[in-house]
Amino acid sequence: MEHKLSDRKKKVLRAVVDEYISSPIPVSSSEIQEKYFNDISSATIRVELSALEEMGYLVQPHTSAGRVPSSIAYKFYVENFIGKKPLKKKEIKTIDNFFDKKFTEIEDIVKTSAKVISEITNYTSVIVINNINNVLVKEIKIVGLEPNSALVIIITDSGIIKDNVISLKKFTNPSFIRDANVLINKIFAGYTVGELKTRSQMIEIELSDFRELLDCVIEILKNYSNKSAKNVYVEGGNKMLNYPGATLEQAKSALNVLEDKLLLGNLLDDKTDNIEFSFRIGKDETCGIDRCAIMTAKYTINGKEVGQAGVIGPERMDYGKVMGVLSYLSKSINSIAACKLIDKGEEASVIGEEDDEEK
Amino acid sequence: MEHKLSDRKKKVLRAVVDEYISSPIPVSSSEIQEKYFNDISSATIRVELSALEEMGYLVQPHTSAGRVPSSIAYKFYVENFIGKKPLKKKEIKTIDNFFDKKFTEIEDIVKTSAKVISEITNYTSVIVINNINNVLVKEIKIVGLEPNSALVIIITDSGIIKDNVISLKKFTNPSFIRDANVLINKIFAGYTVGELKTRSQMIEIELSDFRELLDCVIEILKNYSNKSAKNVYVEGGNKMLNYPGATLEQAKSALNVLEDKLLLGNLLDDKTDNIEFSFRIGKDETCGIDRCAIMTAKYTINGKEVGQAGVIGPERMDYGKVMGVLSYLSKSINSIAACKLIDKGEEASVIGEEDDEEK
DNA sequence: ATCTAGCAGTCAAAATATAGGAGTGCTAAC
DNA sequence: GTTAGCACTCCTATATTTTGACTGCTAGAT
Repeated sequence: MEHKLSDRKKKVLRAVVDEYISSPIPVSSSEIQEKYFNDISSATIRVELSALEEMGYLVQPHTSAGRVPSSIAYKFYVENFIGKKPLKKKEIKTIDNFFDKKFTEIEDIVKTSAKVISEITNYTSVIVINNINNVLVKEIKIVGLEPNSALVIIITDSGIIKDNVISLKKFTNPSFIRDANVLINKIFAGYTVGELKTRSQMIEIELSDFRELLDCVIEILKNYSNKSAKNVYVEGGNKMLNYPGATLEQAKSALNVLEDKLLLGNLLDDKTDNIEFSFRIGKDETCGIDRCAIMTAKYTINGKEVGQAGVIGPERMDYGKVMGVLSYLSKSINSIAACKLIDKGEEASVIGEEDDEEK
Repeated sequence: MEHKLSDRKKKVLRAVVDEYISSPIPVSSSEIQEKYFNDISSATIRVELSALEEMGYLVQPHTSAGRVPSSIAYKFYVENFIGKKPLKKKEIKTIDNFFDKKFTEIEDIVKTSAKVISEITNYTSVIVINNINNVLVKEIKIVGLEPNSALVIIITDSGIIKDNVISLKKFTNPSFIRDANVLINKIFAGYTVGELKTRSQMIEIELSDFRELLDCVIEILKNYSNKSAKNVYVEGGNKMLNYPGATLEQAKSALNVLEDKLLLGNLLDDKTDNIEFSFRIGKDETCGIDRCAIMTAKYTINGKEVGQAGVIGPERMDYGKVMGVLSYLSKSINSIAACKLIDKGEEASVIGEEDDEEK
């Protein structure tokens, strides 16, 4: 597959993909000739098309039909022709509106982001949070509720975790709670979640009074750092139904994949480091959904990689726009994190900047 | 439409619906004759079918086809022939498994319930929480977080509300928080949410220091008692795709209705008091989804009506099973509420008991 | 060499035709 | 009131034809 494409072949290939993306019917030689070339005839283009088909970039649904791009063609197309498309004013406004509120939890930001992505692109969005291990625990608060239960609030440098009600055998009276707060913070505050998981083994204090509570907190921290279904957010799954040409059967199976959060998480989790955008397509080993493309971007908050956001759409999606949205959002998230979540003046890290390439 | 149906007509009607539910193809006179009657001939049944069609209970897709039940027929069928079908052992076990954990929030219970209903019935489930007004506020805790923000935890007699981070201009130092807790509880504890909404107007204390905080808490309470999208939970929306005979177009529009939480909430909210199960069907003014039936039940915790749970399925759904599940769940919820949420020994109220009627 | 006009050949999709059969409604007899 | 019997309707499935959009090829032009 390591053919070098001539410039004209590239132009023809791009034309086919562009055409097919703008309307999903097989593209004919004459159509390309009319819209993209005025120096050569359709017959010549037919020769090129033939060659491109030979090389595996194009497919013919049947002998007397036009050409349709293969997965390889989409891949080539994205890698060679597509850059971030700048967002429209209106879209930027929409995004900014979504983020114009206070966020206290990472979860909140992530959910909102997923919504925004789906809204703007009109595709399904998926976000995975990972690497909770690097999150710094600033403070832990224990609040007594009922006589035997307490709420554990963990304040980190990237948000607040407040979803943990624990129940203890010990009676949670005010003085117990007070002491517990002091103790717990002495032990936990100032470390990252990752450190605490190992640190927890070392804690062998014979303060058996607090042992139970301690175990609960450690358990909570462990839970949060595990990769699990909890850390995958999907939005706009129904948008999958809009792909033209999809049958009900396909739609159903696609939606089922979306239900399986764990699998989805793995789909997004790209092994190849240091790329801004990752891109999978079709029914190869990595992408579970037929005739779909996944485009993902890595997200960082305060320079820490916190997860990936991705869009699942039909192969013939508006790649430029998707890239644009993912990129813009990455900036938004950083600035929110910088201003509203945390009171540090640190420069927020933004994923690599690239120029738009639009003809 | 106020015809009185003869016993034989009833039997025929029931036969048609039963047949059509078990497999959705128009039912013919001979089919009924073979399976349900051995005393009369198909010709006689044809006469009855004709009459039932005349009365609006049956519809003929075309001249030379069998009969299909109309919405009216389903209504009659449910109201006259169907009672709770007892659940299978396995199903009961599934339900009990779902509920075999600790719940601290109503929201948790509701989400789990929605999951269970959808799982067991294989239809879409919707639950609406209402009447938060009657909930008793037992205690309110303010926890300082960052210098200018605090978490408001409201402990009620039906669970804990802990999703409110507020931000204040005032610096939230420990002594402020301490005083605030005392004051807030003096004002709020022991009242129901409904009372507090009116009561809030009366509070005119010149403790301007706490005024801001007070307003926040009142705002939170108001928010929670408003009927809003937040209080509608949908589970298993994709199950709608399984209805045989649905087109992709229909599926899409159905899923769109499910997205509109507010509309859904209104759909479930039945005005007619004092009925155990409510039932809507078809595309009349109340039910937004074509060819679908909605069956709902009212739920109570500690004798207070807390909301409705419902199932949205095709007209030809297994009504008996749905009733059975809704009814069993109502009991489960009560016992959970009684044992785990609250430490009262009060007898949990259960919605009316009715005998199964199964031939 | 490279391009291109023109034409024969292909094949899906749309349109049309035909046959088959399930089911009803009616009638006349029981 | 029932029912057997038959004519009639009209959906469904299948086969057949027509159409037209493309391509691939070839032979001549550039």
